[in-house]
Amino acid sequence: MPIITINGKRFEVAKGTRIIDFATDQEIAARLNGRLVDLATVVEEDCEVELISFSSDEGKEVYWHSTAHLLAHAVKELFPEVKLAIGPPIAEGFYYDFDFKRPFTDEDLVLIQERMYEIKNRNLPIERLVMKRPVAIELFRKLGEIYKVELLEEIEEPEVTLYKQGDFIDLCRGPHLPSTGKIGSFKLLSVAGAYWRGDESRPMLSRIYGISFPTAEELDRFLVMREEARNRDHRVLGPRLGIFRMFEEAGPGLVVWLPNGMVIRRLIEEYWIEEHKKAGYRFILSPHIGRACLWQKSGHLDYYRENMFIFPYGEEEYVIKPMNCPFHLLVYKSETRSYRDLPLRLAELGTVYRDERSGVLHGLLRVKGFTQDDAHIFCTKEQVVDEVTGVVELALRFLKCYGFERYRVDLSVRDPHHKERYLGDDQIWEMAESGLIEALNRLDLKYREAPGEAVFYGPKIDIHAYDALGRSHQLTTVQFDFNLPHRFGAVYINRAGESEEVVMIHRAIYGSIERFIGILIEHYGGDFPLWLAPVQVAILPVSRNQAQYGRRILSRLRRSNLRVFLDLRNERLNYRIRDAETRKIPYMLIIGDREQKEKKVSVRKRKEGDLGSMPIKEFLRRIRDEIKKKA
RNA sequence: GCUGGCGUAGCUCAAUGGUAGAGCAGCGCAUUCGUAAUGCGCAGGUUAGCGGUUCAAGUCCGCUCGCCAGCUCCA
Repeated sequence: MPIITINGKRFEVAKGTRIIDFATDQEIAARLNGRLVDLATVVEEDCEVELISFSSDEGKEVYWHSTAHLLAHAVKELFPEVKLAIGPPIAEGFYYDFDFKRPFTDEDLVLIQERMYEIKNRNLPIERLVMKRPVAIELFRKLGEIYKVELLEEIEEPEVTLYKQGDFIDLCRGPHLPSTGKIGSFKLLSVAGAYWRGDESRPMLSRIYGISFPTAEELDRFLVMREEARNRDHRVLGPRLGIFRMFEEAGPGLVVWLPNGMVIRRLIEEYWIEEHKKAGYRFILSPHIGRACLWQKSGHLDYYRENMFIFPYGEEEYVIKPMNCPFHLLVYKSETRSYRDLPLRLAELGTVYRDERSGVLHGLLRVKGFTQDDAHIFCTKEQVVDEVTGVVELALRFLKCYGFERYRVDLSVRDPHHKERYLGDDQIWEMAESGLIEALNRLDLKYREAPGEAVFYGPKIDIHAYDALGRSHQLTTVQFDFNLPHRFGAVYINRAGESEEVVMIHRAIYGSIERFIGILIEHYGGDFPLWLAPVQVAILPVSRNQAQYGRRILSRLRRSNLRVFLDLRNERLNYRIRDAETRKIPYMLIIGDREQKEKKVSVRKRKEGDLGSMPIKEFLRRIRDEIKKKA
């Protein structure tokens, strides 16, 4: 009799026992000897089984995948002429792509969702079928499912698996839930176009997105979170808080910074400059335009002409710079460099312009003009690990300061099957990749290796930060560049007096200031910490009688270098409190006769309320401390 | 760039093909107020732009611009 070890406990079972006999209601799939399988799987021999529930990532995948099938099932019942493409789980939920003669409308979504609940309630068993590949091809051909046939024709295994629930059948690796009734609460969220297999030249399909959870409460919580994300949208908050605006008249993808935004931007840049000074960087500033031949030399013109702003100038062409690097190389090359000069760290808050395809623009997160917090480190091979370590350390210090508690590190290396697509020989790639890895190890950082994600001119480390809502944003990037030093002939004189090609590391911490502030607005939900808040304190006299006292406090705080607003408007106190609150001002000082008499201020904190009254000195101490801690 | 959706006052939103309207914000007046919206009044519009259909277009059609959800792209 087979011995089955379930979640570490051993059982002796009769042949033909199914895993589901050991599962509770929460469990939806299993890992059998390391492989994900259906609960209906029959145990034939000794094995190790781990039961999987929705709470794990794998569980969610299975759950959402089954919901995607339920969606396709409902669509097929309502619109039999629809052809099925693919329907995988994604990071949050699932989608299914359909080929339909017209796009789906919101009304369709309502109908489809209703039908999904109906099918769920039929509680159809979800069955796994194993079939010879040609048999499956024949089956789908008969069904008219041309996309499935195309997929099948590319599969190499002789046998394929299909999943069937009622009359609905789909090509699928699985596993799935045991029956449609196991799917709890779900909601279809949106429709959008998507190319078949992500290829612009292939047909455009209709994609329906959805999400599902075991319970209605979890679904509600998800929808509330989605609503919260919507409330934090930097494209709404930015203009409302006077941070930035974009104008149709000014052109798409171009940002105009408003006074409040400039306060934030300056502080972020000043902090960046301070930290970089401490880390041994030197600063330069390069022009916004330059001769096209410079970009010809760098290779950018050949690769990215479509995305560059180019204009004629006399007999030649000029470009608006899309990158700072060529200028930095000119600076590097402007003197004969000795190994004693290295590492040379040249930093620049360089504003660049790229002509992005119209459909990709998105608030501050993707714009046509932006400022990179750029730097290029020129060093020797021996210095690589130290330099990379320094950059990553610096980056993590910044992340922490802005309250990004969680982050993910990606190491992007060559696609091992297509080494010919990359510039530079194996030796230099190995030096660079091992340098990056050694730096990460030195910092004891876990990382995810991403083969094929490297840029053609070198490997890189990317740091993705998770914001307050758990969404990830790529910020820091550390890239090797084997292309530019070579093209520009950037060398140094080594100890032996020979000229040697310098190693160039390109890096940005924030990435782009625009994008970073967009992320910050959403991360903080507009509630910028005191050190960044455009207005830090609002002084609210209860009535006109305290106007004089208010002015005295105003000048006192201003002298302490605080950003203060004295609200003498002819409005009730409640109105002005509400106004300061919606403008996200961190502190309100409410002053009435009592405070005036006692030479105190009554302190109210944003979102927290009344903190009671205290002498101004005490208040000042308190907020100076808070500013210093950048809390 | 592609697919689909959208575009009315600074903002949020109304208006069967038949006189463009409300709340908030703004301005004025009254009120001088103790921890999230005081009352009254005034002003605010080439309905994104251009063209067409119609006796009549915010509404129907076409083109352009912009925005949104995705896809593709992101040095």
